[in-house]
Amino acid sequence: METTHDLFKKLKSFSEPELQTEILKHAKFLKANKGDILIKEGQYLNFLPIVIDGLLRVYQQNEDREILLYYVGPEQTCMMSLSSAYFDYYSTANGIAMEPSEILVLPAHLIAEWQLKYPSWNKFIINTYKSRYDELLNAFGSVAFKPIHVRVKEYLTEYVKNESSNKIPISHQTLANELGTTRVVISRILKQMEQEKLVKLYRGYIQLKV
Amino acid sequence: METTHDLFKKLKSFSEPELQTEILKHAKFLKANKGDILIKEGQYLNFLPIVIDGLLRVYQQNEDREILLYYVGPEQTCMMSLSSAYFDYYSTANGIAMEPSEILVLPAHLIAEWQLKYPSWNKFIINTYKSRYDELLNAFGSVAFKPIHVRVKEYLTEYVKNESSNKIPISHQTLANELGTTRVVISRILKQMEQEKLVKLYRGYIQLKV
DNA sequence: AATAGTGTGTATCAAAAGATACTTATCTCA
DNA sequence: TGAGATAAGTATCTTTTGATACACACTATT
Repeated sequence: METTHDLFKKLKSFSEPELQTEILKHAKFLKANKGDILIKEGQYLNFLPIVIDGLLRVYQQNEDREILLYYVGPEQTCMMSLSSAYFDYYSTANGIAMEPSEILVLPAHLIAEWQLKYPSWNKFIINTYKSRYDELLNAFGSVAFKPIHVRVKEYLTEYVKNESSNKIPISHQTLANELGTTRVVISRILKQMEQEKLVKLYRGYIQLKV
Repeated sequence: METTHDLFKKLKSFSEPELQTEILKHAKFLKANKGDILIKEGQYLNFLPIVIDGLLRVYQQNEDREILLYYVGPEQTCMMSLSSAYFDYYSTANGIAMEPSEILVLPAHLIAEWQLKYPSWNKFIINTYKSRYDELLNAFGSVAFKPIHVRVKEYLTEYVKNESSNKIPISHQTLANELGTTRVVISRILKQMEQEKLVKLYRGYIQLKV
């Protein structure tokens, strides 16, 4: 179990001592295994999950295809849950644990209450809205304007930039899911990129050159 | 000029008297003509515009094409401005007045201050984030998954649903801009729909049947 | 009436993306 | 080691979307 000390070392956003006390008073802790589905489209949520450790993947689904909305990492919460919890509305996306994750769970009604009491909480909420919105806007612009081969390139370079390793451990199928297309399309594009010496392809990972 | 009375008849979201006093104290009023560009991509905004009367169109641009993000009508504010003003960040979209509009303009720094003081203001802000996010998510899903002819149909039926007239006064070119494609594509689809007896086409407007 | 601007119809061609099907390689684990 | 699952390569075909070009109709203005 987390001690107070450890927890707020990780959740740096919540600096106010009173807020910390409140969180400890009301929060439950949840451990999710890799692959656990935490949020389903259409589901009503009356809680807000804040990731302590691990990674959640939030995506939309449409019959056979799916597309990534965003990841939720440590110190972050999920837009879907926030909207859903705040407005008593159902979720419009799915959330799944990508890694074994540890999650702090708060009752929904506290979101609004704390917003008026704790500036750092308010900032956290607004920050979540803003950054998720920006991400989505970005993705939207890409989908609307950029051909897939460009989106593939951007995905890979973005990944490498964040991880500072040029090996991206992802299968063609998974990459297709991230970008909302099909495996064959991705394989074709990657092969083309390999011929242009932009990448090297291996089973299970892609090495970005340049 | 607006009197207090008239103004808050229109801006029903701001119910608290103290908030109303504050708004009147700090707000400036702006009249925009049809076609006036109010927000440009890349621009820093240190104010928050709230529409009293009229309509703003917020869109993204990419070289030759553009795509609609959302409209801002009376009692609403613009997500771009909100993000931009709140976080001292530049706008990532463009805003143009579609009609002669009257706009209330507030200094950016008040957004955060009032959020802690006035629950109705806080609700307004959060509501803006949520509804804009939902709209965008919706649009994103459409662009990612739905072929254009479906998006055209949905645009038209959505329009009719809101306006309760089955005549949609829009040119093919403008419709193309709304959906992020080109005029020829739209004309082609509409002609096809006409042959399927779904619409009747006229110069400058489209009549939706069914 | 002449003209310019806008709106629409449509043909042709090209490119992008997706569907399907089959093959081969690699991994995992009983 | 052998079966099943997963990953990847590729060929073929179709559909969707976009680009370009041109014709024609309507509108507004002079």
